[in-house]
Amino acid sequence: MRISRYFLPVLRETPKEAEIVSHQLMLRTGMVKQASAGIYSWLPLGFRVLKKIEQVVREEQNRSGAIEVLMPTIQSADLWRQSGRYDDYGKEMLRLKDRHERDMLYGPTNEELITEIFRDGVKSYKDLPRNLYHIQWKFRDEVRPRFGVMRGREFLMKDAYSFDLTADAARQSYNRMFVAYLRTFARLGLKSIPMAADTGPIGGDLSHEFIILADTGESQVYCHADLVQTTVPGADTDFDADLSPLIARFTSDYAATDEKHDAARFEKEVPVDKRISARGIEVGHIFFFGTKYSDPMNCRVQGPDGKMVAVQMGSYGIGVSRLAGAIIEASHDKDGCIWPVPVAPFELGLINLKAGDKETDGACDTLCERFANAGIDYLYDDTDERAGGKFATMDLIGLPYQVIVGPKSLKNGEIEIKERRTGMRQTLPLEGAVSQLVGAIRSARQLA
RNA sequence: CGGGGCAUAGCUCAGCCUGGUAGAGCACCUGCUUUGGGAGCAGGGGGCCGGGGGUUCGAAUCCCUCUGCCCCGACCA
Repeated sequence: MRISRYFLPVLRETPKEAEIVSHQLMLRTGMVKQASAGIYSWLPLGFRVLKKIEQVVREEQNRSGAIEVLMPTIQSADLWRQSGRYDDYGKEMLRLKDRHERDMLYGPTNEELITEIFRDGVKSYKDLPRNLYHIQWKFRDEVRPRFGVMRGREFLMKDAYSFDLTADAARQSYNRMFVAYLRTFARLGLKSIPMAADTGPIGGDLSHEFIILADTGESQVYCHADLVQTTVPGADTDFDADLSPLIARFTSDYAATDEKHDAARFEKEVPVDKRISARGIEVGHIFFFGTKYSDPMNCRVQGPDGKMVAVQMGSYGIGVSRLAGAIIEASHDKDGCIWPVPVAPFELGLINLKAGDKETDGACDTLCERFANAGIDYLYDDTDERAGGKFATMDLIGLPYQVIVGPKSLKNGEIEIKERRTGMRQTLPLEGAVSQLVGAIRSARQLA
């Protein structure tokens, strides 16, 4: 993609409404534009990031055996009356009326809808277990939206729902999602830490928040330092095997958010030099809730013994749009974003320092062709802006690699490559640079 | 939902107190000079000064009202 033909409205100054760095950078790089409080348009650069995150999430859901569906954003109030939540949910739920004066709502979540779908589609224990997920926009009318897409009112969320015959079987479904989450966040370039979360009326140990550490995180978290280093399960993980030993590696050490924090236990269980007390961002939440919805909504299957039994359910959320902000929080510097390859809007940026010059134009055209043939997503700055501005813009939008083509080094048949994360630069012959970059990008895609 | 603040060009802001019909920097357009880390000069385009009402000969400015947005606190992927 050529910048001269792209839509990239970068801002040199930081809009005053943005408080935290991810919000500032998302506005400055032209990733998003606020439409109204907590509601954003996703501009080309941001849209690419969002789609890449979504795709990683999708791939890991599929790998774990979950099945994708798509439920609507608008739901009927009647459905929510069946579960009893219509009156409970409060003002966070955006309520609407259609032309027939029927009560509708913009879905803040989908337990009711999925339960209805599953109930009407499945009658036998032989159809269990199943896990259905979708990636869809939700709306929660937060009293006070803030931090850009990190806590918007409209947000893109992956939510999965598992259905099992027994609570024991549900634990295995839960564990599958647990592993899928670890892998998803790792692939996004994040170190996520599962932390014990409130299980509500069900009780038990089956609820975890997945937290990533970031200075500007919203919640205070505490955990054992070893958890940050624990190796994430590989792509070859057998999701039909018993995953509990694997899970135990992540749940045996202390980890808790502020609400669940037990200072005495923390100090007793974690050696002083292993105690992490930091800020964190919640990017995922998994939860087992048994028959909370299947009971009132009569979602039952016939068991082997011929008896009807309410299915055991769990739900599993990932804040997809929030992740765009969270990744920036976890990966940026004073000059701008630093995108990990798997979610970068483009995998590399090509800078023509002297657009209009035969030599540099020609070299850049050659490079574009090489990158296109290699299947690399590149953004080519072919504008006649000054060098300083191009460097600043490229650093700001934070593509993982930069290729700099200027008349000076090109005289020797060389170009410069720069790794955004480290700032490391190398001057190389053109073809050598191409093969090195293609290799680096391809291997970075495979991460985890 | 309580408390506070703001609303003037795409962005950052001045002007408002003390009314006289709109400004700067950046961005944008034209030309020249520049050209390896956000250049310089000259010229130019762009604003129902958030909406409505009022006071006044005259309102960005004073008064009333509505709306939007931001920040602090209580709640959330």
